[in-house]
Parts: sequence; C-alpha cells; structure tokens
Amino acid sequence: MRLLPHPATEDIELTEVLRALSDPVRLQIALRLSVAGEMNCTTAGDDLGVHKSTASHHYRTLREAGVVLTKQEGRLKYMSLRRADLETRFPGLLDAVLSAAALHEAQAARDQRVAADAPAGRPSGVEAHAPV
Amino acid sequence: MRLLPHPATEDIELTEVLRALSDPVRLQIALRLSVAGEMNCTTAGDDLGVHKSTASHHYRTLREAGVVLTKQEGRLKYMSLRRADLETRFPGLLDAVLSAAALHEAQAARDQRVAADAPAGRPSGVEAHAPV
DNA sequence: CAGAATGTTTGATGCCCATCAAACTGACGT
DNA sequence: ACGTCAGTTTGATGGGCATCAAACATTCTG
Repeated sequence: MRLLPHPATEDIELTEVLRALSDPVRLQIALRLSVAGEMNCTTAGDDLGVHKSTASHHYRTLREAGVVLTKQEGRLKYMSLRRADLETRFPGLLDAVLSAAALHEAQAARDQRVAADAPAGRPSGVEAHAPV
Repeated sequence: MRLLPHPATEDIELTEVLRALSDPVRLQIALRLSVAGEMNCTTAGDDLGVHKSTASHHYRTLREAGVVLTKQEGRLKYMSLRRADLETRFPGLLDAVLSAAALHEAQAARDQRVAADAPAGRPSGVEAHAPV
C-alpha cells in the first residue's frame, strides 16, 4: 500500500482549498466522499459527466490542495477526505461547505422534478428578488 | 442612495462564493469588511498592492457572487458583507472562512517577524511532514 | 504471456481570469 | 464652468484551467 505525495497539514492553504472546492465537479466528488467515506476513483468519478482524464486531473487538484488523501492498493486508488486535518487547520469549514453542497444538490434535484412535472411552468420563484 | 444590481439571496451559488473567496486579494477585502463593517472602496482597497482598476474588478466579482452588498451614496460606494443572506443560504460558511483567514493572516504576520529576526534561519518547521 | 482493468500523462484547444495602464463617467467643490 | 475625486470601463497581456482524445504505465486475470 503506497501513499501519494500530499501537503502537510500545516501547509494546507485556505485559498487553495476554496479554489479546489469551487469547481462543481470537484465539489461533487468531495460530497460523494463525505457520504461514502473511502472510495476508489472509478466509483467516485462515475456519472460525473466528464472524461476519465478530466476526472483524474480533478483528483490531483483535490489532493494537492490538501482536501483528499489518496492511497494506492494494487491497481486501485482510494481517496478519502482529510477531515481531521482540515478541521484542525480550518475549523468548521469543510462541514459548512459540504452541508451547503448537500442542500444545494437536494434543491437542484427538486427543481428538476418540478421541471419534469411542469415543463412550461415558471422558473421556481427566481423572479422574487429581495436583495436588500 | 442607489443600490447596484445584486443576485437575490436564493440565487447565490456556493461554487461562485467559494471561487470569489479563493483569491487572496478578495479574501483580504472580505476580511477587512468583516472587521470594519461598512467601508467605501478606497478604504477597503488601500494597501492591497494592486491597481485600483484591479481592485474594482474584485469588488464586482464579490458583488456578483453575492458576497458583498454595494450601495452608492454621492460619489462614494460602500460595501458590506451580506452576512445574513449568506448565513441563510450557507449556514456557518462565511464565519468558518473568515475565522480561518484571520488565523492565517496572524500566522503570516508572525512568520514575517520571525523571518526578519533570523533571515538565514530554517523555514519555520515546514520540513516536519506528517501527511498520514 | 496476452489481454483487460484502472488510472495517469501528454498534447491541443478554448475559455476565463488577474493584472496594469489609460481613457472615461458622475458627483462634488470652488 | 473648471478641476478634482472616486471608481468603472476598456483594451492588452500573460497565465492558468477545464476539457477531450490518444498514448502510456501498472496491475491483475485467464
């Protein structure tokens, strides 16, 4: 079992983590990892709608930002969130991001069902602006 | 007193917010706003080390992402964090980011003092890796 | 050993972004 | 009106990033 190169906990940078999580595909990967714990890359990347080389690029970005830990076992690679390290360095951050992402995903799924039920309906209350 | 165009609370997107805060300059602006409350752009952008047009670009990015609210009063523009809106949409997120940024900034300042005291010293414990 | 499975690496492409400089706009003071 | 102040807009530039396709490396299996 080999470990790929990762940044040390104290070298994880806030802006890098935020940038890593600001991509929809990578956020989705992180969300899946938070639900399923350890996953291999194929499982994590299934149905992401991107080419496998693109997914591989995202795995690397997440790893180099310090968001995930990757270890190789045989011909498979397993990723997991660096929960403890991130909690040490940026308390509450990962949970806040993942909770928000989970809610957002649930809402998106709801919107899609509504759109399927009433394809010509209004766009789900987006016109009710109240920016102040 | 005029209000500039902003996204509605329910239209603020997580990935946009994360991307907006993943730039060091914008994170610094957000941090200043969190300490000082409402600020005009000149005050907020002082000593950021970027050209005023670059700063203006960052103000717009923060506004369009839904992070700040901008209102114009005479020839000045005042920005403030959309704390309540962000808390509604992404509970705990902004506080986690700002706390982490504040700590990180304090650490950076400490590192700089240490570097000034011992310019040829070791690079402040970076060699103590413990990635597992 | 041959072949399949699991990712990674290497171009190539197109887009977006951070930055600066210079011109511009809108409001205020004299 | 004239000049100034505060900030925006408009190129221009350079760099990075997301994506795909194709070739590659490594490991397991028949």
